[in-house]
Amino acid sequence: MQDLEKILENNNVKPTAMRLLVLQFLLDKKVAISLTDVENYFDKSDRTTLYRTLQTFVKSELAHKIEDGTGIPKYALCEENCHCEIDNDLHLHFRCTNCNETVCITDYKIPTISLPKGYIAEDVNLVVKGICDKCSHN
Amino acid sequence: MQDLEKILENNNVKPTAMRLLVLQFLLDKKVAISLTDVENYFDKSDRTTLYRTLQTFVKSELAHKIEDGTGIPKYALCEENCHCEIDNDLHLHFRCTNCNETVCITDYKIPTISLPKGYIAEDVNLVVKGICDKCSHN
DNA sequence: ATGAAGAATGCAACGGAAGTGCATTAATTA
DNA sequence: TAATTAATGCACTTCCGTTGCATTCTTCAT
Repeated sequence: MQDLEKILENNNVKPTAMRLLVLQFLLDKKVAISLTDVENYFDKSDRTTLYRTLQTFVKSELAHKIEDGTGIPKYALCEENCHCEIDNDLHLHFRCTNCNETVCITDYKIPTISLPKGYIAEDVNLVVKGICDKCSHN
Repeated sequence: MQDLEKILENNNVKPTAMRLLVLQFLLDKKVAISLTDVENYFDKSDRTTLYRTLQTFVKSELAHKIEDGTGIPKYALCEENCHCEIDNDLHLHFRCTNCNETVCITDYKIPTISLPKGYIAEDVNLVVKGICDKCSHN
């Protein structure tokens, strides 16, 4: 549990109460989380604080922001030693159209993308939509 | 110019004035277009009509809808004989962080994605962010 | 040709979510 | 302990997508 504090401090984020709670929440939930998800979970807290907490996590490379095609940004904790670098850390995201959850498929890295001349890639975002493991078994 | 009517009719869309104009606009613009883009261009027309026009185009497989990571849906005309099918028609999209334009890179198809057991892919969305051809030359 | 049915359009309003400014509170440090 | 900085909470704005409903236009059968 004090691990949480260390995680934050390792990323130069001051461990406030709210940040610890949000971090815990992200750790528990195995899926990518929207601001609204967090807001609903922490009933008493202010949306703006949560909003900025997530921003802080992303900026300090503790979490990454996911655009899963819904238009609603989702957040998930980075893997160990992740710097969200192209060619190294980019994995794909899977959004289930049944349960509507988005998960990181970290075991499957994104293949190298070839681009026409003149195009410079800085970030790659790959979202697969379909039926997830859980839902395909029911 | 009457070609436009044929395009619509081939896709079972009645060629109304507004639809012809929007189709023309999509043809002219080489980049993916948001609802707001269309709205700004056709100053006199109603947002809802344009909204529904785009929906109609997507439903009739005349255009495809693009989530480019901005959260704002974009639209672009499909290629000839496109049915937006996985494995056949899916191409990648490139969003330039400089000019903020999103283009279809139709020449580069999306490589086959391998997924963990139990996951069923229905749609794949690949967005590369970076500097586009135009902007990298300046 | 005319009236009825259906499709397209236009207007107004709603709702969700991101984002910002500013005052307040908490924490840090000199 | 005072002063500076960071974090939080509240109110408000803005932006878009979306929907409901009334109105106009089109089509088609009588």
